[in-house]
Amino acid sequence: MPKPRLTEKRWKPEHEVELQKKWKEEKLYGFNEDTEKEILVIDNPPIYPSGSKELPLNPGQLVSYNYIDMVARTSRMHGKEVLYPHCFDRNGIKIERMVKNETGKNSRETGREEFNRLCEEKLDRMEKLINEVFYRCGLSFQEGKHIYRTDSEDYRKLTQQTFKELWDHGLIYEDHRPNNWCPNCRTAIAEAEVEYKEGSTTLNHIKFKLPDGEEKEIATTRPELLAACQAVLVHPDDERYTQLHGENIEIPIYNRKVPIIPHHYAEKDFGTGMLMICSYGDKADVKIFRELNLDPIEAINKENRMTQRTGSYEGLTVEEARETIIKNLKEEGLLTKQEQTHHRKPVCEACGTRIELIPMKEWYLNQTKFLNQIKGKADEIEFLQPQHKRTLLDWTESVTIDWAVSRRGAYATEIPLWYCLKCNHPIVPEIKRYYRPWKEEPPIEECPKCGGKEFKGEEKVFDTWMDSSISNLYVAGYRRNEERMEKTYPEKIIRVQGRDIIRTWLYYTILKNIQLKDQKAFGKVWIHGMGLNEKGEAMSKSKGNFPDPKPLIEQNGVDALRFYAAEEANIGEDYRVSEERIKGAKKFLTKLWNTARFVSMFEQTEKPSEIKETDKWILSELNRLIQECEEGYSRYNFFPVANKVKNFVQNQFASHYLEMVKKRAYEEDQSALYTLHTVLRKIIKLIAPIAPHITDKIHRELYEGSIHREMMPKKEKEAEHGELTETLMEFNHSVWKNKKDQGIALKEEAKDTSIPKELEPFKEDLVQMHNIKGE
RNA sequence: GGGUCCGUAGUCCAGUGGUUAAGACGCUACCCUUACAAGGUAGAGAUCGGUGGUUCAAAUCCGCCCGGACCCACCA
Repeated sequence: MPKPRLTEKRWKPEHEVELQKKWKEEKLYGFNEDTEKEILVIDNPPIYPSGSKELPLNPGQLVSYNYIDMVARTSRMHGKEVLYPHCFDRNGIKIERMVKNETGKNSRETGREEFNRLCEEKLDRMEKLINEVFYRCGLSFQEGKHIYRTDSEDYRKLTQQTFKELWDHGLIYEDHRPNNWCPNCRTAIAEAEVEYKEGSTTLNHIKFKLPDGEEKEIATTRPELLAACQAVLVHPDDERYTQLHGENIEIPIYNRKVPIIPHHYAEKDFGTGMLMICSYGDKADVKIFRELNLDPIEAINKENRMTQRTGSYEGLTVEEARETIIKNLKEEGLLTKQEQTHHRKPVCEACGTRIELIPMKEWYLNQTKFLNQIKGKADEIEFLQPQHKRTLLDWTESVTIDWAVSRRGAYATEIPLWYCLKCNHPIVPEIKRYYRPWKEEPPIEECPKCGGKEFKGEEKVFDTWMDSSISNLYVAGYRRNEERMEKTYPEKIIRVQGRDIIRTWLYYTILKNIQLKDQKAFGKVWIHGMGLNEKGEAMSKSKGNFPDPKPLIEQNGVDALRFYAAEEANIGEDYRVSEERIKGAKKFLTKLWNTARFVSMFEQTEKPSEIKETDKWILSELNRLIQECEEGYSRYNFFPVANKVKNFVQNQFASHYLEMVKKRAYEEDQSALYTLHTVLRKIIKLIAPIAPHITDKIHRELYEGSIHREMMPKKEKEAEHGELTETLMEFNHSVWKNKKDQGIALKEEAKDTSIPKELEPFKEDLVQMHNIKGE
């Protein structure tokens, strides 16, 4: 009995860490800029270092980054030079809020300089925690000069440079208009950052007075906005109010008259059929103010308090004002009814605070002009999961207003802009380096408009999507490495991301690339589904409804997690993270290990001149498997690969072929030894992108060097006997079942057994395997 | 209200017109058989959401209904 070269009886996840060390020493995953090979740039999502000390990542995120690593490894094994930078998104209000919660102070209290320093420290700490987990996964991204952080001077400079380009194209303008304002984060936020919470609220019926003294009831959920009411709408066909069209009606408390206007927006069946339009109760108000050209009255300020326009309510918070005004209306008999109604209130995605629509000056990027072009470019980009293109198109269709790109944050890329102190003219200088206008001298001599010599720096910063929407350009080398840009942009770039950020990251990137380069942003888009928890709910950091991913890896190994992720669902579909099923994947890895262990007992041989029939059969099955894997890998879909390889290893190679070939193998039949090693070697390559540790361990122990320098096996010319698989497996099962029914051991003689005619070629091996006499 | 997708065993997930519906997890029984008991062998478990139609033939195509997920709009 020969000794196996793989001595351990099981695959041990501890080997993963040793291998990762080797990979690092051998610099396996570098990027060679001067390569002759085809380059693939992986525009992968810079991770945002949020979460908590205990749980910097949820299991779904961890799977996402492992999926992306599979894309990189697959491409390398297809002979590509892969640029796959490790990257962090480190700008914006999320980190500011974390610092505020920890220190209890905001940037005005600590000073902006100090606050930014605290943000940076916090980010560095979070980054370390994330890296601990990433390194334990053995992700094959590049660090060193290829790592990037969106808050680095280099990256922020590019954000500012591209802003300058947009400015020069005339796409940036300042406007005073209602914005989604988060009173807690103290900044305007984009439409995509607004979430809606279901709930019930009180609908108050309030008496308004007609000129003839008659009273009409109007229902509202926002009575504190009475002071900002500028019109009352009724449906044009509502017969109750036809004679009132064009009349004036008097607002209670303020005794101010506003017109009654017929408008389709008013529904006959809701409330009393009469509705008051205020600046601004909701998005519909904004639309109608614009449509009817009404004069807005500012009732709520940025501190979430009532303004002097609300009279005696000045200084109260919105909630206090609502309570007080309801009390006052009751006292005066003007409140006739209160009922509960269902609605959704808009809240800040980052902190959950109710947002208000407050008019303010912000910088806008024209996006509405480009919506048709976005759809056009989307058609040029190959969506590897076509089902997700719909989400992008639907979102594009729903965009109605331009993108407010300025924010009132502290830790973010500064808007590189100065105002002339004399004439207030805004100036964006040539971007020669990264500028911080709130603390730096302007790189400007004099105002081009009035010749003024003194300037004031802009204090506002950019929405973080302004940074991340140029990630593909940054990585491809825009304005930094024109040669790489030339070679890769846009066709050789693949965008990899989750379906949760289609409306933001994907949409904004496509928009910016049209505006800056009039190009599609990348050749391909690859979108994965979301990891759900065991109940099927989306995992969210704010809810904390997920398990800690670290023990999952420690106990099962990252290869088990990855194999699980690959075999669980087609790329693009959501999947439930299940510990039980990860353990199942680990069992398969053990099976693979032991299969390799068996093969490792035998010497490798040259290809003999004659291959025996049974060996031809398994080689033909292997060929079929390779082809099926090729189909999966061509779309970076690991699902068919994992499932087909697992099925082949467990249900064909191990259960049938190994049993059939054992006798010949022990006798050192050259055809058997050659086939055993050929099949093993190819199947570990087939799943090397999915399970990079165990396959590399086997490869290093049995063959030469790392598997991660090898190419993916290619299909060879048709081998024989593929059509006999079913018959062969059925025959074996029937013999096993007979022996079991007769209560005899598998090695006992199989009596009354005859080999079917089609299986004649395998006769000798079958006779040995089942111990068939008299054949 | 408009749209997209989905519904296959206790669970997950293949199968897009053609014998008996694939596989995995879990479950049951037997077996330490010399690669593997974190294993092997055998087995139970599905009227393919319901219903009507097209067809020689439907899990698969079409209509309607039920259930679920997501997106958009609306929510005075």
